[in-house]
Amino acid sequence: MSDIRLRFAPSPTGFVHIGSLRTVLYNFLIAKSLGGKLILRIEDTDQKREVLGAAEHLVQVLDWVGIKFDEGPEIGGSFGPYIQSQRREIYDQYAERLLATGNAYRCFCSVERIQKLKEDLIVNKLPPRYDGTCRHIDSVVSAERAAKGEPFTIRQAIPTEGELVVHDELRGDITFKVEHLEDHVLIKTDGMPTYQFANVIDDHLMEITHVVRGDEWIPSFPKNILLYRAFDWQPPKFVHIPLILNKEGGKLSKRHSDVAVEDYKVNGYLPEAMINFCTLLGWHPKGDNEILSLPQIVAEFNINNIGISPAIFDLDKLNYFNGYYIRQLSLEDLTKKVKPYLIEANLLAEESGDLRNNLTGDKISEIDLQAIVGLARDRLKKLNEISELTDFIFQPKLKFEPELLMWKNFEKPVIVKNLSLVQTWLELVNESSWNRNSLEEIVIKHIADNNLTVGEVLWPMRVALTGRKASPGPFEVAEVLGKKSVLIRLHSAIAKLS
RNA sequence: GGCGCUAUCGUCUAGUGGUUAGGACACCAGGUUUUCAUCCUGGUAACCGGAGUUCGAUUCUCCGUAGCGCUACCA
Repeated sequence: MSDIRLRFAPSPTGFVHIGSLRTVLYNFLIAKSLGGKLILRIEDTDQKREVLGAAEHLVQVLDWVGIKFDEGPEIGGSFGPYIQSQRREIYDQYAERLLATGNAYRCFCSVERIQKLKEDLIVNKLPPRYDGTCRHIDSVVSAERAAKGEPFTIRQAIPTEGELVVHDELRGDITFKVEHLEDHVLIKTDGMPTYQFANVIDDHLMEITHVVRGDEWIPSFPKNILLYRAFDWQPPKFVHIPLILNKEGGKLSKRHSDVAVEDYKVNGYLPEAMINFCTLLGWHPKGDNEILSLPQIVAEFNINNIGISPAIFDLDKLNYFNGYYIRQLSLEDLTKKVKPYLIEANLLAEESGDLRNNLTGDKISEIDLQAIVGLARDRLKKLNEISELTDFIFQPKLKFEPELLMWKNFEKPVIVKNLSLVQTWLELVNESSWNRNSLEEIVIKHIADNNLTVGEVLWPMRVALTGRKASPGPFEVAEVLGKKSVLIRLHSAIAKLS
């Protein structure tokens, strides 16, 4: 076992952002492709944003797509606790060390003073940075003021001049001027650490080897490195992955689009599609085949193939993948997945294991239901489309405009005559031959014998059975509907035209 | 404003100091003996701009430009 260790460190905000999914995914892929471990650490140091149960929920959602952790709050591990709010003493201890070595200092400035300070700086077109007032307070005085109960934060003492070169695995060296860096807060007034602090401490203590995070963290990257240096620790490798943008090229936010992974799940996206699609947002296999399962991706994944330009989330392509994976499902499997949507749409009811058409009350066997689902399989992009695609099967009485039955510019009497012909042909078909192939054979033969065109018969037949401009073919629908329903539907279509 | 990241078809991307710049989605056309979908075949479509290096730059360098990110006691 290698000692490669990666972590996913979300703050528990209640739902799983699609960008977070991609971040864990890449962490997972790098960890697994290197034979390493993936650790879950909950960064709940902002108590204002804390959402109860969010961590458990997150694990469930990630489990759904096939991402499992090797260590974390629920699974445990020898580097716990894995929840930052339970690690306060640890942070305090290291903050003290920084204070002692002069790499940090207590800041007694009020929030109001700093806010005012920054506003003034902005007005004067200067970078809004903390001015370092408290940096010069004598350490003895500082300790006394703290002892007296005066509220304070602890800030990182950034060197005042020089350049800092940090190394990103994807982009190479990035140079920052140290004077552009702020003495940011490490420990807040409430005693909680900020992300900047807790993150570095925990990554070190948990022996993380690769930090894979969104590139919105690049600006704080040099400050993190400075912290490692202040402790004289060896920093891990850093991989900053590009952001995912919305169609307009802006940040993917909850306001403008569906960013919650759980929403995709609810709407009937398959985990295989989500994974396949998200992986391709910034990574590409060597070959041309883009249809890849999670194990295949793990086998082929390589850090060096990760792209560094931001990617736009293209729903069309996700839909394509989802449709593809739906088509690969067995009818049995697909039926199982789709059943809840039919029940929710009130088309289907399930009582003590028995299924019935909720609109007619008729019983439906599992096999019948599979046949119905089979009509929709090639047309499904999302599982939740099942009801609109099959409701005409469930409906006892179809509602549609009579004009829909008309084929091209054929006259109404012709259509009526053709429908009547179909009716008489089908009445003679035995129940035992009532399947799509026989029906097609029989009807096509009659059409030829009567010197009719296919369209003038099949179009009205199909509309009579489905009430739809677009639908599955007439024979497969007829098979699923059964002889009795088919004859009733043909009859009522003819009645519509009379 | 400051700092930083990024830049190949509409989108995701491959790729090279000399290529017919490749694939996927989307789109268009044709086929699969009615429609829709599936499936098959074909097609339209790209190297941000300007300098420099070079015999030759989409590729290397610099400068612009644009997009995005950060600029919190949020992560």
